[in-house]
Amino acid sequence: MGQEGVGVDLETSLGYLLKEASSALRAAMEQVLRPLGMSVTRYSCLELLAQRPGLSNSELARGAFVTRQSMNVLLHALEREGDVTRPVEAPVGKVLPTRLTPRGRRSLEKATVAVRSVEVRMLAGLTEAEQSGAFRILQSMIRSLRDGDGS
Amino acid sequence: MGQEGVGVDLETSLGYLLKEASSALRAAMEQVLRPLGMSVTRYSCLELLAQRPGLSNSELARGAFVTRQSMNVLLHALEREGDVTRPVEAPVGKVLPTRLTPRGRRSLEKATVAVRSVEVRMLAGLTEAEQSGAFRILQSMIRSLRDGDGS
DNA sequence: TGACCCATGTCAGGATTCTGACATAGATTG
DNA sequence: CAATCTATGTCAGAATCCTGACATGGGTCA
Repeated sequence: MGQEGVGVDLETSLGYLLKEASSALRAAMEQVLRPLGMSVTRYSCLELLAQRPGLSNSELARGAFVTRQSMNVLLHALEREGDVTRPVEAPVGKVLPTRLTPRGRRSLEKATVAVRSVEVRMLAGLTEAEQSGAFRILQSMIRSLRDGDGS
Repeated sequence: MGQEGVGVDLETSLGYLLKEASSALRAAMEQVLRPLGMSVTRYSCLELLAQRPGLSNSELARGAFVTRQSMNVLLHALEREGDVTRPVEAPVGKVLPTRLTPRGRRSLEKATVAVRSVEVRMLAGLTEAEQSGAFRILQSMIRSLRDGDGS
């Protein structure tokens, strides 16, 4: 294996470490979600809807970090399986507010405990102060990155 | 806009914040890399090779967080464009060590300054202590997540 | 009121990535 | 030494995602 211990600049890059952590988190989530027949994006969508009922397709897409098109096909699948409901026509404008069904709420509950366990494991070696510190630091990074993107 | 300020649990989730930061970082990198005709994965591959010459296809794939197959097609493109070289046959085993050409090194330099500026911007509002704190925290998260993955 | 601009939902096409599988090389273990 | 295990490179197919585009609804502002 190429595990030479040569000190490398990538190992000191916070950006690389951020991607590494995010990748590890996603892998861990996929692992615990797979036995439940659920993907990360599907879980994210359900969780979003549980906390903010009536979200639109576009809002769900932004919240789950996918495109509107991808979220659209997912919503159709969720609707077909009876996890969510959408009005046949928009009550106002073109926005179709989506809501969880009792069935969707149940499948979400099982997934939530699985994901919660992953998050607990991730925060295992961290003190309370470190967790709130990480919180502020990540928020600062996000704000700084979004500032200069010409939006 | 659905920007209701309703306090939501997702906003308090470190996992969600992690994904948000990683997504913002990737978007910022794509934005500064696009004018140079370079993608994030391509930059990652070149940067990896600059710091660890002779890396194999599989090692590059792991380092850039893609599959071996994706890295393989990227390497073929990089070789065709003259940014990297690979021996026609493996000197030992099946591993084909990859190396940067002078041309590849030049295109990497331009990309590096662009990416460096993004990282600087990301760390703008953070003190030195906060940066090293983030470093330790992220490493702890990665370690904790990798521990219980049945590898 | 009408023109303009932004956001939404949706469609089609293409590009990218992943999943699954195979044969082979090297290390490991008995 | 032989068998097993792990890792590599590669192939083919499928699934996923994105880019580009369109028509429509709503808000803004003259």
